[in-house]
Amino acid sequence: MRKYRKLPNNNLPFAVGKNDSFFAAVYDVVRQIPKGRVTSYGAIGAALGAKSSARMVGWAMNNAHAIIPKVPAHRVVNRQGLLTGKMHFAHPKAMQEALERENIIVKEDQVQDFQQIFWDPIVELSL
DNA sequence: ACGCTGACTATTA
DNA sequence: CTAATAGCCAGCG
Repeated sequence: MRKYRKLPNNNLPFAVGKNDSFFAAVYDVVRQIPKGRVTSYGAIGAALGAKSSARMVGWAMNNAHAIIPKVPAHRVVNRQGLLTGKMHFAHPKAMQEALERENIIVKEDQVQDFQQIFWDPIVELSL
């Protein structure tokens, strides 16, 4: 964690390799999520070529608060559209409120019309 | 080096 | 619906 507390190259393009650029790549994708849209950890992992490493994506989000350009982590939910990471925000309600400010309806931690607003980085970024 | 943990996901019961 | 299992892999004590 501390190792990545301050990424030397958080605006690095897609350089998923040996160094910590995996995180940078994750943040890069997340920052490209349009307002009013959401994506999943697995989708991001898949876009980075590590589709089985959704946990790493979630782990990367844990560091997101320390990243320079703000990372809209609230637009990243799990595969079912559930706000599983809301407790990691300043306040448990912060995530839902942030989403609702973007016209995303959230009910009982579940993003409504999830399929419609789902933003697939593989498709949208033509990966 | 080892075992545990986790903002995940898929499958099975 | 819940629970258990099994992959997953970087960090940490």
